[in-house]
Amino acid sequence: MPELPEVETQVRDLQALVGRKILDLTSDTPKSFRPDFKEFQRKIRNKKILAIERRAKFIVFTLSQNLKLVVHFRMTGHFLLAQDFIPLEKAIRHFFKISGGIVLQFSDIRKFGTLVLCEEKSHLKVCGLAKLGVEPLGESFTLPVLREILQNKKGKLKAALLDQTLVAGIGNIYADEICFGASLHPASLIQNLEPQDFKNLFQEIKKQLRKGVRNRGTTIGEYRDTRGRGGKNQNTLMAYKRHGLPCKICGTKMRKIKIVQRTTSFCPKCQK
DNA sequence: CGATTCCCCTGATAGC
DNA sequence: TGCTATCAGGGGAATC
Repeated sequence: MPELPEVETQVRDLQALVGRKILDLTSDTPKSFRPDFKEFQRKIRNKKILAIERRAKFIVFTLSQNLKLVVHFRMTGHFLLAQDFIPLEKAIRHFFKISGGIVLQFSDIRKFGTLVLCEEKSHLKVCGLAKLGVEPLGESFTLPVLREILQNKKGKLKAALLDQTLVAGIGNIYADEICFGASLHPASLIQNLEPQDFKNLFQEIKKQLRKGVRNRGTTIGEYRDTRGRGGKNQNTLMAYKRHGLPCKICGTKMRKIKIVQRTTSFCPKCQK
């Protein structure tokens, strides 16, 4: 599923659209839009794309006339850059006609993706962006900051990693990889973590996310880049979905548990 | 107010 | 083989 590295990869590719105009929009899944499709379509026509940025797992398009388009891929969404309206994949739900002969297609098998159009001055509130925590690949994310974020938190480590109001952009795949890399049991209670654990955790958050970006994302299910190509990070995974398989480090059979409703794979020997 | 549950949706997989 | 049941999951809303 698209997490920070996958969204980052898409955003980098989408820079080709900056300076162009959105001419029209068609969709067979109008439920994905806020406000309702008719209004969304009317408002977005003939708006120029001024900037495209990532915030956590959201993509924020800055448009002319003080508008923001905030996109979230949820489970199966991704954009594809095309020259025409012939669907590049089976589950193309929306087509954005862009100036210069570009058609931006939105693929989304499960239809969970959301596209919200709002005024620039209210977009943080409307889209829930204001509640997001620190950007883990940003300069302001440091070891002392991580300690401060977690110091008064209770509960399990992985639950905190998935909490978008603490550190923003980590999902199920990278959370499992970070716990494995830090040799920490995903169900570890935060209040029991040692100073060295925080250090390892901090380093792994940066390391795993950077590796994901470098590998242009993890493709296990549907994720593709804007040219329809998968990423390479799936070839490097040590933990995610590896329950039942031998640990790549020690050979112990990896286990599966649920944490905040998410399947969690870990090595009972390497992760204490 | 925090923690938990439900819900959205489709395709893959398990079970019979 | 072919059917049905179950599972997967991000985040917002509803509920406890």
